[in-house]
Amino acid sequence: MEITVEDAGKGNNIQDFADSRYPEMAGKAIAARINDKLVDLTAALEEGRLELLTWEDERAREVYRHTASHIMAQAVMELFPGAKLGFGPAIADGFYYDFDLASSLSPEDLEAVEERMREITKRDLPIVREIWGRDDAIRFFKESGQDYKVELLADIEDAEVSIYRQGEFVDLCRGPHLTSTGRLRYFKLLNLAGAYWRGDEKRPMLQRIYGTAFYDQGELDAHIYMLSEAERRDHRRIGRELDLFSFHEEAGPGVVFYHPKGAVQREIIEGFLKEEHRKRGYDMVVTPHLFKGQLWHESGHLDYYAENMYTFEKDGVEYVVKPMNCPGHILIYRSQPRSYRDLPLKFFELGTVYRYERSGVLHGLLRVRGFTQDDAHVFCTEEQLEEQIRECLEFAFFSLRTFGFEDFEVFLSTRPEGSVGSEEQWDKATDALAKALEHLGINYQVDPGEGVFYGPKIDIKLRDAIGRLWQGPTVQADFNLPERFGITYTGADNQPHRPAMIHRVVLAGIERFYGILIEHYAGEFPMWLAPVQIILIPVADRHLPYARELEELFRAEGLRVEVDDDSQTVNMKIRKAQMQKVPLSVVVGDREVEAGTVSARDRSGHDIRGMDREQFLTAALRSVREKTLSIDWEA
RNA sequence: GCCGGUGUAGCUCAAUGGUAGAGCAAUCGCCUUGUAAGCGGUUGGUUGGAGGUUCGAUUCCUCUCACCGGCUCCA
Repeated sequence: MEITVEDAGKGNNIQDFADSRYPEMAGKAIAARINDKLVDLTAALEEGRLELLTWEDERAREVYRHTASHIMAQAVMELFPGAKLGFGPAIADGFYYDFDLASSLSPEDLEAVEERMREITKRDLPIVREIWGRDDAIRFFKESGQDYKVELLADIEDAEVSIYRQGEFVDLCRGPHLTSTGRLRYFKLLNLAGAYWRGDEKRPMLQRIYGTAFYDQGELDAHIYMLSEAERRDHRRIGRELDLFSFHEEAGPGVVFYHPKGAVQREIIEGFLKEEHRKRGYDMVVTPHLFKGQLWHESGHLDYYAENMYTFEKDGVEYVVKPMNCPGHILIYRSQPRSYRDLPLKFFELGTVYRYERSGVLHGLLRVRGFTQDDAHVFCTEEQLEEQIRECLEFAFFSLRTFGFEDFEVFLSTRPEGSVGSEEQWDKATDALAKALEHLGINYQVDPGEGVFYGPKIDIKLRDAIGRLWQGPTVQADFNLPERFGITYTGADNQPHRPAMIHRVVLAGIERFYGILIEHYAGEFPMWLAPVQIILIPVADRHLPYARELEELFRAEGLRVEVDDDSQTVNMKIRKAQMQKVPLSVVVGDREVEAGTVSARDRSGHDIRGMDREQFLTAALRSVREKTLSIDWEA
């Protein structure tokens, strides 16, 4: 709600003003913006533009959750006197606070903290903003043993700082906050974790408590439901339950074993990629897994990523297990003279690479040490660069949509510290990426300094079925590696020229994408991706020949079909098929055998009995061919 | 790598210093089944690994490996 304040008067605060003039807003406003400045509701009224921010406003949520973090800090201070406070911000969907405690917290402590927080909200302590001299603040926090706050204060240059006080609890904070602890309504502490002070692994490890807070019970419940959904969709669990893949302690962490059903799905994904690359004029290449170290010195990767590369020595020569495909593709480019007429030259490889990832970061399929990228390198002239980037982007969006993703966020990452190449090269590359995005009308955000050492990049993040964002495709523009490797093409002027290079992946790491896909669909894959598409269920043994006949018929059409010939009840077989998330269960008994029909049931439990088998086959095949989410029996 | 947690049958979980157990799964048999669990029998373990304390260790201690939640990192 936006108001123009004409006569602020003296000594009025925003809350009082709002309460008297807009009683319908009573209790709803969380924070305010006055003349574009985010402030507490207790701030003094000023003339000009006043906005009352309610829960619907992102900024109000932040204030609300930030206050939740303060209340949590107060609870921790009360329960664990002597605790030192680190950072305590609001984050997406919640908040956290970092503590330095003598002993480590347990889940039971978490409950106690939450309980104490509820008590603090009941006390309904007013939250008061105070302005202190910086030196006074330093003295105060030093005396109370808050070393981290003292360190923060030392970095602040202003002569005055703001302090928030609620009861006995005092914290250095920019604010703003709720007006009192009683205004925090629904919250829940979620988990405990370690976190480095200021995110620096050389600094002390603090204990972080994560929580979430909402304005009404329904939203909190919905959020908690979302968290449980995330657990239900966990690809590690589904991978085991559906027998898709496994990891083995004996083989080492971070390397994936695809079981038959997982391998089928991987083959589908790779088949899609090969076909789509071919359509778009890419040439498929295959490069080895082992190169001499020399090549990685030349590329610069050893300078930047030596820690993450698997290297070894044989016959006095250093070797590297490839962590990337680009040098290999460059060698192919360099294997013969290239003409401007050859460009753009597009090499595509399902390239399996190995990168040493620190043990603590491994996570199912989402973060592994060995993975396969749908990697391509486009060699082109500088003039072709932008158009080629555009094509890469369109290809990426097309592919993601095909797999069922609709919602994306796009980031342009610019030159990082310590990168290679000239300013001019970086400007040209960044410019080409930005122009490509603009020509396609894609909204994007700039991520300053987040580019790769040899060039800037575009990252596409995808949103899954329950709203989570995942890192997906990336497109990088590069003038540096061509220079390092000294690759050229002969121009129309008969002179050598330096090509530009695009590094890009579409689904990126296949393992990772597969993991995302499993979570997106919660294992309930559409027909074209399902490892087993149809399960045939004979009612009794005498129906087995008919089931076999159908199996052969469907399999001949390319469908992945199985017959459940267990000596079990139909109920049990249906249950098994449901739990395996097979898209179609086909029950055949006397009626079907006699009429030559089928009775099909989908995962949602809907079934159609006595369907013509041709009609069934046509609809099933159409769903596969058109990659539809559900099956249309009528069309 | 760091902080915290966990590790018992294929899976989910019991057993607080005294003979390792249940359900499901698997397997065998009976049943011949009509849209989410038919009935009965059987099998299944170096309690992640190594060392230690103890008369005795799943249980206590040390080391180690893997996994989980984060942090840091991610070409």
